Amino acid sequence: MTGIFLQEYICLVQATLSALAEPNRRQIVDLLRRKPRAVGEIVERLGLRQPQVSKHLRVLSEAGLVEAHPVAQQRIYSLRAQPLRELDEWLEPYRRRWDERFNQLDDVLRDLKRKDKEKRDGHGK
Amino acid sequence: MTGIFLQEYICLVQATLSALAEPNRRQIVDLLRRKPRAVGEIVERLGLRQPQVSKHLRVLSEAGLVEAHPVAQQRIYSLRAQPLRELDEWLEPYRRRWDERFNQLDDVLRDLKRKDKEKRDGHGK
DNA sequence: TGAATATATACCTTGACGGGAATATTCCTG
DNA sequence: CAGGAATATTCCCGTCAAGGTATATATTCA
Repeated sequence: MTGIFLQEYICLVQATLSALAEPNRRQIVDLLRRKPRAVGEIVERLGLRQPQVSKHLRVLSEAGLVEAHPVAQQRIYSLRAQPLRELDEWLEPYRRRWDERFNQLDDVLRDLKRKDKEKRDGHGK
Repeated sequence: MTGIFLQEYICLVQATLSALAEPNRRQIVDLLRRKPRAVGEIVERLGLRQPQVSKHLRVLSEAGLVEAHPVAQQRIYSLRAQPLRELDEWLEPYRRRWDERFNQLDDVLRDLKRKDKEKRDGHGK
């Protein structure tokens, strides 16, 4: 948790990634994608224990991924778009590249071999 | 590490998320986005110690996020597109919704209140 | 007010993970 | 083959996070 907060300054996307790294939390998020749900529903659907679900929801909530709306004794949790949008934005520069393959790997390797050769020749006996 | 593998069956995107949850690893990935690099370069640029960088690269590699290409004593690491693509695909259904706001939160809340009222009326004294 | 429902919190324990430092491995060069 | 450079691996340690169980809090209803 402190980890999340420390990174939050640097980059909100980090908090999102940390929160989603936990499988059960990602499942919860996936579940809430369809529609908002009360804690009890999540407990049922995922077959987890209520306290753990509450704890996961807390983490998700602190990461801004979900928000709670009290209704009687229930708390209806729903997804918030922003963090996932930011994750999407983080992916943007990658998306733009992965057609032309990220790496000019070939270029880089060719480069290295060139330098290698030069070095070798420079020292040439 | 075992955690990543356990989830890998279920969903490769989970492995990606777990790997990226670590701030230094995400930094490494961001660094490799521009171009492939040798371990030493990463060490320099990020100001981390060589063993930790190697360890992080191992995790990233096992998650399929990077791959190594040996050149002399160096190992040039480059990004692999697939895992990030899958992350992108995972986001797809979210993207499609976050304009119309995920939640039919209002709907759901209205629903709950209706049920509430019905219940109340049903029992009505 | 007291019982019941829904949810949150506290406390404990355990396992995994990340960093630090030392060492092993691999490959090149002379 | 010896030495050096680049990288990987090992071992130890502290911390943190997740699960389990019990309990607290809040809200409704009778």
